Amino acid sequence: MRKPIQKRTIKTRAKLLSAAEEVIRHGGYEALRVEEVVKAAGVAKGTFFAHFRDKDALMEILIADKLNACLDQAQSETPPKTVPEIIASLEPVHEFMTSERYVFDLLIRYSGATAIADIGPIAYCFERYFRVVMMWLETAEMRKDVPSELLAEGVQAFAIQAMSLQYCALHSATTFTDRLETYLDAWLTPAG
Amino acid sequence: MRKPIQKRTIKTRAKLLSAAEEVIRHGGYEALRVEEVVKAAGVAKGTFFAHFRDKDALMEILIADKLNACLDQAQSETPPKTVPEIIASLEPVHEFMTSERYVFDLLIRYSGATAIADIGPIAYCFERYFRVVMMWLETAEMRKDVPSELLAEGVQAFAIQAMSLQYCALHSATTFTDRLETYLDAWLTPAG
DNA sequence: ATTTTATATTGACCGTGGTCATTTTTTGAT
DNA sequence: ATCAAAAAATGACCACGGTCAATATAAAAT
Repeated sequence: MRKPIQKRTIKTRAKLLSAAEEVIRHGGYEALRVEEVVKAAGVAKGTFFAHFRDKDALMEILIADKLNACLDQAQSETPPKTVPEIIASLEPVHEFMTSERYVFDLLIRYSGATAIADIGPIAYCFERYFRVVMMWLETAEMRKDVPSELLAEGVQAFAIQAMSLQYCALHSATTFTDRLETYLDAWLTPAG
Repeated sequence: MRKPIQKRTIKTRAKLLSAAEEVIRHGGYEALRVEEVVKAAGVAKGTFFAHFRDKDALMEILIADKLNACLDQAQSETPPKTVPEIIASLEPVHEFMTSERYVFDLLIRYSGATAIADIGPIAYCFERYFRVVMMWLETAEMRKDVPSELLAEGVQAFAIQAMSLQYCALHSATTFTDRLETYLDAWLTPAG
């Protein structure tokens, strides 16, 4: 069985990725053009699509990288125990997620896998987010009538809702943090 | 004083809309091509964009129409009182929302307004969904420690989460209805 | 070294959404 | 009826993501 991972291949891929990062550093994610990336990388357009299924696939990789860095940071600190602490710990994650409308939309679109056995890097990020929160909740003083797995899924749902409403003119009175705190208070520590 | 809404205008717009509906009836939403619509409507391409900001704007109108029809239906029946009844009443709405991946993505993308004072038909649908659920909750026996407004926002968040996870290979063990029921039981009637 | 085969790269080309200067039609004033 | 100004329709054109047959390069076999 031949396993020829040519050196050229990883080099070209690396060139494309770093070129894309550079392009994004200048104009943000939304403004990225494939033509610009391949020009900066010094390869032909077709080469790009030999390395990435489509433009979104590249975006997934780059955005998931950044998101994983945010999750690293969140995980490195001492586990939060209260709702405000949880929100504070997740702040860098949410901050990046809503840094650009384009980024948020893409995150949501790829938060679940497109097809079975085709789970992309962003879907893994969401899975990781879920697991990190679940671990926090297990050692925090939250309601115990439902499993912490379910609680963590709810935190994710509410965080997405709160981020979405940031973009919604009909609900722009409250800030993201206030809204999320209201949600999580009601979800994690309901007053019997 | 100038208010010349030419008859021609509404006629052309109507032609475009019904042509689009016809096209969708055949191939679904995702496969719709603007060229096909204008051909079927017997107008030039430029005319399309004189009537709709872009392709998404047309889609918003058509999808919001369908969604409003579903909401009409949900509202016409006797108000549900329990979690399973609420889920059952919303079933046609959720059914349509997830009828096509393309539709679901577009719904989410336009669920909030793109910009202040630029609230599209889909954003209004979400607002309506929220209000309908809130009214149901007010006369149902749910937790009373938080306002029903908040409860309704939560229902929306959980419904979206449950729909999203339908598309996610990492969480495809549970069905949509089961998952949503689990969510709403924990959200609406927490065991002190 | 030479040939063969697998893999990577290329760039002309296509599909489709969206633009805009030009032309056609409608409307209101005379 | 005639004309001027506003509104609507037109279609050639552009931008940009994505394809693919042809070509170039690397690795394996002789």
